[in-house]
Amino acid sequence: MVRIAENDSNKEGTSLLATKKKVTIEDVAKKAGVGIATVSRAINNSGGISPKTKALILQVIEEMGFIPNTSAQSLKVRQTNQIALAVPDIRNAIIPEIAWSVEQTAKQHGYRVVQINTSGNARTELETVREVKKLHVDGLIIMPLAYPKTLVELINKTTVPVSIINYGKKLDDNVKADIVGLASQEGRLVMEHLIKIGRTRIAYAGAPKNKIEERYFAYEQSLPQVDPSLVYFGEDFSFETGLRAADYFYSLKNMPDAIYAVNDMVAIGIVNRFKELGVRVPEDVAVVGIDNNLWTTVTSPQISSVSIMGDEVARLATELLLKRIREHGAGAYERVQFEPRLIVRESSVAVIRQSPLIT
Amino acid sequence: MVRIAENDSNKEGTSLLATKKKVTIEDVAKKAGVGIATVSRAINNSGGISPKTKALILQVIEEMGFIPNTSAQSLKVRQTNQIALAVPDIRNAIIPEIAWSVEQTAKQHGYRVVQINTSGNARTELETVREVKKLHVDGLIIMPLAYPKTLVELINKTTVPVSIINYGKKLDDNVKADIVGLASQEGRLVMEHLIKIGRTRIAYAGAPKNKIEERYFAYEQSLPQVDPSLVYFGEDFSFETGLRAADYFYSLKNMPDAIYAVNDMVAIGIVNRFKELGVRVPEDVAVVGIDNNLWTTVTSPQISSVSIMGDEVARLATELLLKRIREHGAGAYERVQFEPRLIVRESSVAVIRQSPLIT
DNA sequence: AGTAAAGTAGGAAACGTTTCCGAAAATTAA
DNA sequence: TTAATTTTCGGAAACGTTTCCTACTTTACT
Repeated sequence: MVRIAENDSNKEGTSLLATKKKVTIEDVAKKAGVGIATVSRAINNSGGISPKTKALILQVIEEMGFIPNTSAQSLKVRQTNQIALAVPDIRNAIIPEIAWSVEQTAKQHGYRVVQINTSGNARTELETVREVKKLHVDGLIIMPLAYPKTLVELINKTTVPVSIINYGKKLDDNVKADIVGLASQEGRLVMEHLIKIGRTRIAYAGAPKNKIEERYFAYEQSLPQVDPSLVYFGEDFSFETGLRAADYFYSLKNMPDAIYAVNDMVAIGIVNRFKELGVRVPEDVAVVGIDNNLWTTVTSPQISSVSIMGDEVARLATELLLKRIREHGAGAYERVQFEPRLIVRESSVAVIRQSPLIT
Repeated sequence: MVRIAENDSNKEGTSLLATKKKVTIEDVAKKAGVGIATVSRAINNSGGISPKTKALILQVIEEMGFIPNTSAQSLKVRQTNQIALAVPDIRNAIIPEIAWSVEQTAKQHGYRVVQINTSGNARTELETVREVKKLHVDGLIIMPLAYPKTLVELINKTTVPVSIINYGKKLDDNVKADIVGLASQEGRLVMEHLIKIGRTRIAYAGAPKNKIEERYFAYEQSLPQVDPSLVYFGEDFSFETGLRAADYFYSLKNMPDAIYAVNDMVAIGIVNRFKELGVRVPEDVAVVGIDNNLWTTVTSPQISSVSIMGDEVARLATELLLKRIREHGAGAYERVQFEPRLIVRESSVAVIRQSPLIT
């Protein structure tokens, strides 16, 4: 790190920032020769004001560079026009899409979003909803990962509207929040697909059992019985976990002929390591991930995946939240689910498997 | 999209949220039998209060579930403990890392961050700075992309502290903001590397000339003269632009033997298309990108790249901003630069090039 | 023209804090 | 003890808006 010369254009010590006098609504009123209530009406288009004086006031505002104090407004009208978005980690491949979608729809409705990374750990998730009141926001969108037991309880107790982006867990019916997620288990699609293309020794490579458990359940439920040696629970959802999973499966005397990976990062890791090891995908082992992020199309082979509809889920979650805010929390809580979509790519096409005997 | 049954646990019409009475500092004071000033002292650890009464008050607060109204506090103390982070698009590969870094360091100092996507377009970048006062924030971190001409002017005019995460443009010395970026042109490293491994027809594949122009300048300046046919200006920084760039270079009678891509996304696009076209990387054409995102290690061949130190840059930008906020804008503006790092991978290793004549 | 209705405007009371300032209580010094 | 400090505390004035309520103008209608 290099510290280039400092810029001395601010050497006067205390800067403009500190000395510049704030112009308030009262200043505007005085200068325009009207009452402060009138100025308020002008800036809020609240009506009850003649076009003439309104124009005058607007001009004075322009001249003086008046900007209403947001804190004062919030104090008075009891809303901040901000919502909080709590996600596990913005660096996880699918999250940016969600964050973007939330921010865009919020902006369309005049809302800003404050970003919170929970690191997907239980304590932080709980803390976020417990302290949401201190957050200066009108509502909370949370995408849980750890799903601590008391999470729902806390959500039900808080007075600020919350909307849940729900992947990975079936939630109680009585949660006092709008919930949007997926209609069928993403994993179901993967398993059905792998079975359909004729794979018989299907493995699961995933995160710890207690995270996103629905994805593992889909595995269990799609199989008459599970061979424990074909299940690899990693530590997280990372590329490295994928590498390790591949190593593990490779070490087996009897390798799987297909792997259902908990997400694309893991799938990509697996495919990469297999390439190093000389395992052919999909000929020897088919690999399918979940999330359908851009990078599945960039590896070779390209990787089959399931789209979890992140942007649509996020957009709806945001709209439901804003609606609830608008209606002061009234109305039955919504439960909406999108249909995940399987996208088949090279890593799991049906191939004629050549038996050595036939050659 | 499926709308599962609505949850009727909120059918009473207007909900708890709307009816629950807010408990204020005054309620606490009354119940504790003290003055409201004293309660304020208790929650702010401002001293001038006996341990005994403080304990009492804290307990009452606990009982009543009192949470100070942030808007009122902000109005009074004139700060919101929030900063804004304006980036082009959170979905761009390097941004999440930056956003994460900003959020984490902000949190350490008790600040929250509100996310803004400017889409990298000039109008939105300007608007963000111009309207920052309406944003309820104590400071702004902006990562410009379009760098509209009046941006600096606006920054210099605003009274809220700003910190610039600066990739892609040399900024005037007189910018009234802390600026953190890279010490040497990232592109310089790429070009030197390509030249060193013996490439002679080096091409540039990038975004429009006016975006991140420093990266193109590095190209120009590293070459005795540039062959215009070896320069491809795409529309953006995307994977697709990479595909198109590859097509373009492939169409040349005389292909380049190396490509310096404006970023990793483009580089990945190029490598992918080349693979389809049967062009060997790096044997026929070496490819190097910039950003060093995870995905460069996931393609085959793995792609050489330059780390732009996103997390460190972002962390420092945040710390400088918070420092300036703390000091009310006083102090000389800092200019700090990190050293970018070249990471050589398969896509640009030196290879013995086999001439067909020798075989 | 006179009256009723509608349209405009301003004063002042909130909103829920923090903080200045003075008073009361507790502590120390003599 | 008494006086001089030092602590501890409460009242009340901000902070900058929105909005209720009242009063004054217009306009519309007979």
